[in-house]
Amino acid sequence: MTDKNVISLDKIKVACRDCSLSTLCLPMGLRPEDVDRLDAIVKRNRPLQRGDHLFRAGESFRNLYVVKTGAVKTFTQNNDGDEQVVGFHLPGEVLGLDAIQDGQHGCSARALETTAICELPFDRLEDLSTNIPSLQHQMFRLLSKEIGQEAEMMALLGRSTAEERVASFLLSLSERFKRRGFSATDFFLSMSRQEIGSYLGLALETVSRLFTRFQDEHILKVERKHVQILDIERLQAMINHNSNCEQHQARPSN
Amino acid sequence: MTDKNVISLDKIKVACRDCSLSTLCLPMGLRPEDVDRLDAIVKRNRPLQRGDHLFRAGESFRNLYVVKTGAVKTFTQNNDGDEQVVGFHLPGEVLGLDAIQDGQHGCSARALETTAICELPFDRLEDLSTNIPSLQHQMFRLLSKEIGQEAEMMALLGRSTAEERVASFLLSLSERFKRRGFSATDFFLSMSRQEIGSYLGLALETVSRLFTRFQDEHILKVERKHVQILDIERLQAMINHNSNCEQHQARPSN
DNA sequence: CGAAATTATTGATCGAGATCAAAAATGAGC
DNA sequence: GCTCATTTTTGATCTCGATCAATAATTTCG
Repeated sequence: MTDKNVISLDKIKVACRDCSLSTLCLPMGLRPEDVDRLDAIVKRNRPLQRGDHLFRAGESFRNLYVVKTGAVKTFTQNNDGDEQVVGFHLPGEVLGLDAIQDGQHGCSARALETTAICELPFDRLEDLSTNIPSLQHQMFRLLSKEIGQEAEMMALLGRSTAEERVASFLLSLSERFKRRGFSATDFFLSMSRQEIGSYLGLALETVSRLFTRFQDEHILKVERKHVQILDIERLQAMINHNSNCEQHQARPSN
Repeated sequence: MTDKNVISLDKIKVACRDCSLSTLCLPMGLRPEDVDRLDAIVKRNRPLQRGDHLFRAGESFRNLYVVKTGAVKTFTQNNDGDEQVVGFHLPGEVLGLDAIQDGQHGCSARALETTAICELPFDRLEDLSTNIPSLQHQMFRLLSKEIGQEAEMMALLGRSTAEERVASFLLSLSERFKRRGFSATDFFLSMSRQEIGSYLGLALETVSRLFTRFQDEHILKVERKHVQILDIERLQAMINHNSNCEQHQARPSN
């Protein structure tokens, strides 16, 4: 019993060089000796439980965080007091990037399930980046990727229908799970309908209704948090040529 | 005549150390000698005319661009063929940050009016950043700021009403003009109602109607592209406590 | 300058999705 | 196990903003 615990703790504290996420995470593209230098500044604390805060909006910024296992949501508080989800973060994804700017977290982060985190003191990461050009490059890429993804999300929220948003959300999860070695078509949602709706700019009822409709249309099988994608092409078609696609006939739009 | 032209060209080619934008732009926080090293890699080409492309989606990424005078919009092409505006860029603001990731521009950029641009070869900027820690730091801050701003925009698009979006847009422009030494309450919009609508996820008619309504309510004076903010507090109030603000009573939301 | 094209305004109608409401399913605590 | 709280589903209704349509104001260009 005790032995098993030790083993599982060891598993959590696996070094970057042995981590299955190294191709998704910061070590990507680094030479082995540089990965070790990065590894030396990484702190690995005990896992968060569902609902635990990783950081809160307004707290001063010290670290970047990488999800190792589990899932995290980031959100801001509305002036009405209720929360607006701004992101879901899966293993290998980095949190806190928006806080570099003014040394203060602009959003809060909470674990959606039991979650292991790698903690990277940003000042040490900056020092290391000066000395390891490929790490600096990787940092730039990481930040740039976040910008590109957020711009895509803005486009989604600015234009798309509820159907497209939900399809897009499911496909995004599917791809991300796939890259992490999980099934692309059979997974569990760690967030509620409420949280999905908040993220997509929809009412939770709309999310629920679309899940039901996709199920009726044999695109999905949804049972509570368990989602199976039965027809991924149909989902992709929804986000590609939305509405009636008249051939290249530019319309006034939006 | 010829003399005047020479002078105006000189004005455009002002060095970073003499540029009025240096506190907004990359040189911010750099030592004078480092500003000069940065200056040495900046290219300053002839101004763009209204409608000229700075870059197009899909083109390979070589440079970051800083707006010096004028204004630029960035946009993606919808699958229907019509454009989705993803950003408006004023003097001192940097474009192309999303392209670092995969070496390819994810959106197109066009001048909204006659616009002068500083061009920064990214590979040289990266080299310089390795050698100038404060430049690396400034680059991280720049990228982080973009992430934070886009997250705010996502929140706006995900939750707000048309009224809040337009108010938010006007206040954003107002602040940005102010920081650049222009009037915060009296300015010209360089973009069309269509473009504003596309950016805010609204129909152009909705934007027009809200301008009219704000004018009727003596919050604005709008005459075509010329906007005067008469009651900035009312605009701020719109985005702060939207809807009826019951004291801290958390509601299901969205 | 006047004609054509573009952009903005204003009005009328419609619909996607929010909101309200209630029931059903699931999970948590005792 | 049972009770209470939370989450999800489903239905009914309403509203904000899209869309359609026409006019008006500007700009462009021969």
